[in-house]
Amino acid sequence: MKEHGIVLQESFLFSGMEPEEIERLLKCLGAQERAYRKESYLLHAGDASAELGLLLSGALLVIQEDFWGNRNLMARIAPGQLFAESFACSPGVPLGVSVVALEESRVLWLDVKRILTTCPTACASHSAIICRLLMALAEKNLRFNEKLTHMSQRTTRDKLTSFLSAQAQRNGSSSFDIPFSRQELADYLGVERSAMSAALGRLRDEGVLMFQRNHFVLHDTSGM
Amino acid sequence: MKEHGIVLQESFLFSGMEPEEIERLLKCLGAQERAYRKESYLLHAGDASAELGLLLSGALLVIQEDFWGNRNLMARIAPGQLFAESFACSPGVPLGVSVVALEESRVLWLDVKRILTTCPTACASHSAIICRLLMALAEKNLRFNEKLTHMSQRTTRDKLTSFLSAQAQRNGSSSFDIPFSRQELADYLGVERSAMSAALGRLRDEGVLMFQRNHFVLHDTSGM
DNA sequence: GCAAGTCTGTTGGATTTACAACGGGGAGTG
DNA sequence: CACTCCCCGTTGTAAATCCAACAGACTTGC
Repeated sequence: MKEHGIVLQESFLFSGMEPEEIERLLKCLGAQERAYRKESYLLHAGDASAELGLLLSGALLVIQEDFWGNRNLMARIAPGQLFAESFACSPGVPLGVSVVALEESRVLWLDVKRILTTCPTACASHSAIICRLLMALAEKNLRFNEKLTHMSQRTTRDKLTSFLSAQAQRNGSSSFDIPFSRQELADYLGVERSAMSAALGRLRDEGVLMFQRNHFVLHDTSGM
Repeated sequence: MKEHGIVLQESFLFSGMEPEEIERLLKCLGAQERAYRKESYLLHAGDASAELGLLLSGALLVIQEDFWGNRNLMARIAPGQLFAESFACSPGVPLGVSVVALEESRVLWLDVKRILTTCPTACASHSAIICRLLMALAEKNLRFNEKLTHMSQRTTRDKLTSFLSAQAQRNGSSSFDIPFSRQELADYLGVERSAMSAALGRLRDEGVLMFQRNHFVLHDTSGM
């Protein structure tokens, strides 16, 4: 319980806090540090966990196994990131995913109940943690919601226009850069790269938009 | 500020609280009640709102408009339900959706900052609200995550097995009922109803599962 | 019993996508 | 310049999806 200072200071949950403050908070929250060997399971699907994890070192995989045993990679966790937070904050809901150590890893476990039952007056930064946790959940929510919006579109073409439209709104301009390569964008939208490229070409030919590599310009076609 | 007692008592955020307790909390939180005419906008996309809404009466639509003006229905809000909570809890993020009154409606607005900065000792139920808000976000997160898992599958067949597998795990049995009609399930998975029906028939013919209307039985094919 | 309506499974043709493979254009290297 | 590597666009074929239409099973109301 000594050397995780840098990771925690850079993590979203504790960012901007002094090391002593963090140390005091961890005691107040009853945080537990545990080490895991490579390949070992941290959480099994079906368990009920009221603790959320913060990875201190190593790397984790969040995976999902269906009824027939097919594995599905959900996320890769890097140091400083949270995992299993949605399940920990939903009392009684059993885990729908498993978490495995990709390398030898150290994890800080935080009990959600102890986070939420504030030591009334003592901790000023305790309520900051609650606020951060809320923000983390809300932002994840927004990201999921946005992705769902695009993926709900039936055709590749509509998924593209939905995504590009959102990017334009985010940048406040019809001219903008996207943060994905073609392959990454295809994976994000759940379509095939070459088919997506073809759909992009068709949109360009029809005058709906222009693009060069990662720079896009949307054309207003409302008055036409 | 008198007659919303029943709606609030049955809402997730305030459930199980006494009317007097709720009344006191609303004052403590600086809750504002406002009325809206049919068709009027409660929130516009692009605004930055730090308040979340709780519908007291009427009905609302959460919609999304893309760059070319195409409307997309995101959700329909019934009395007692929250809306715009993810945006309110993500400071600085502008709204990606608009909210319109489908009927004449009354809304209770709650400032997230005042929810999070607990009046230190006074309110015991104040921290209960924080806890509920966290749970609401976490559960929505789980629902989104589950839907994304299914929708990320490329083919209709894989979307179906992903969904049915999750239902079986939830019920703890390979024999279970689903809460959707065929059309609703198709909409949920983002596919076409008849194509989905055909895929279901094929899965049955191949011995992967059995079904009658809304009752399904999955077959273990691992040892075959 | 009969009629109307709803839900579901099935089928055929038009459309779209997935998949594999290829070629061109940059960036970087020697 | 030659060479390699990586990213992107294009193309052709096989496969899957969408769409419309229809038929059977079931429910509901008269």
